[in-house]
Amino acid sequence: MGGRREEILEAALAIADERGLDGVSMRAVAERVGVTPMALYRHVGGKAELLDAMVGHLLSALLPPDRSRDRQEPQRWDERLAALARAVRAMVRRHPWAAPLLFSRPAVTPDAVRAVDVIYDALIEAGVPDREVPRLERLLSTFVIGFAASEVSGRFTSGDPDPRGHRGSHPEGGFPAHARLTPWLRLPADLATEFEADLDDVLRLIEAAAGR
Amino acid sequence: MGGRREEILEAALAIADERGLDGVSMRAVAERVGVTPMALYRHVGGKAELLDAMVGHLLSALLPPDRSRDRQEPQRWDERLAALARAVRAMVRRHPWAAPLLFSRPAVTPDAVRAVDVIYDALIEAGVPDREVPRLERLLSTFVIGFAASEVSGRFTSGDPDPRGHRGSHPEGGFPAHARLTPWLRLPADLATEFEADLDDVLRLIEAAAGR
DNA sequence: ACCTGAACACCGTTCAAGT
DNA sequence: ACCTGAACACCGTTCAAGT
Repeated sequence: MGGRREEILEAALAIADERGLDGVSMRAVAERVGVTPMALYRHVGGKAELLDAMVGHLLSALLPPDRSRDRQEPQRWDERLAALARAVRAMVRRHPWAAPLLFSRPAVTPDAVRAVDVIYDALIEAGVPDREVPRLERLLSTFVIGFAASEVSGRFTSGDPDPRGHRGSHPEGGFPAHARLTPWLRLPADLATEFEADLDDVLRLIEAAAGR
Repeated sequence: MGGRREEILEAALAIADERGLDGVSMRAVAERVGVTPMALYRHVGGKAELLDAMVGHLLSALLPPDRSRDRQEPQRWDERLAALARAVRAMVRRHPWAAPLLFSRPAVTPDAVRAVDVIYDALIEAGVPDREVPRLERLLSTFVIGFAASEVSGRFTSGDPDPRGHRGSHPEGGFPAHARLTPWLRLPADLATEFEADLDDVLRLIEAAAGR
């Protein structure tokens, strides 16, 4: 059905995956579709709307289809939250351009609200007081998106190897805690393990909030 | 002292505060300094370096000057971490354009490393095993920057009032947890309170990691 | 040493015009 | 209904030239 719009969206997603978010210009998308840039404006409102649609497309694949949900739903609340968190991280790793967009646009599309509803449901089952559920949903999602964004943007790859030339002078001089921790400062090659440990801690935090 | 470079940096910061990050173009900065765009390239390497310098400027004001640190340092570890977290949130609220930059650039400048060192020091004092300190620093900073970024970018202002036209059909239909939580879905006007509650939870998480 | 003019290869978007 | 051409008001950056 509205084939043209889907075609535009596919082109934009392909360009973002290949060349990053900066590569997604109306002109580049138009060229890939085989049309002049102005022709796009019949089908998408403008660039902002196109970016929204791109995020929406990713979010729609985040959860299993509605049908299979209430049928099985086998896991405990914490396993359901962990699974969703891992899915978000995997999505951002596959499509790093999505990270900044996830932070800037509120979750108003049906798919986004559906994901939030899954989290609410798990938090309720965990025993979190209704009053506290929205806050803990925001805490959890902030952490998960923040971790994934940091990972793909390179914020975690600072450590001390210092890729930029921040001319030596002090290897650790003036930073006593860094000096003491030198054996542990190398960034773990396996951020998946760190993500799991963090997730575990945050799920315990939720458990603590439930038993209060 | 390289007056010209400082002048350029001041101009860029002023424009960012007034018109947002998109307003910061080499051409706009040059015009404010009273020079042609190409003259800037003598003093800053390019736009990326200018953006780095802008973040660096904010970070340099985040901590009290080095002198006063080891003299007093009156508070407990958790109060020190909370104070730093509040300072980051206040900084991002005052300069919302900094939020995306904080996520994309690693903390390699001396000021950034100094802030990380303060966190390391507090975590050590809390009793966190050395091995776990860097992970928990990343967990804490990810949450703090993520919260501030979400707040200023409007990610938290989704709730349900739905500012965009996502044509009704279901007020809560199909979202059972949302339905149950309706009384609690309105976004708290006071995000400071939510930030404090989150911070409290995360500091307890650290305490738990310390006693393991 | 510091700055300028002109140019290159781009942007998003509007508007009148075509079929 | 859908698309195009030309234009407007922008970008970052390079390069040769000026003082």
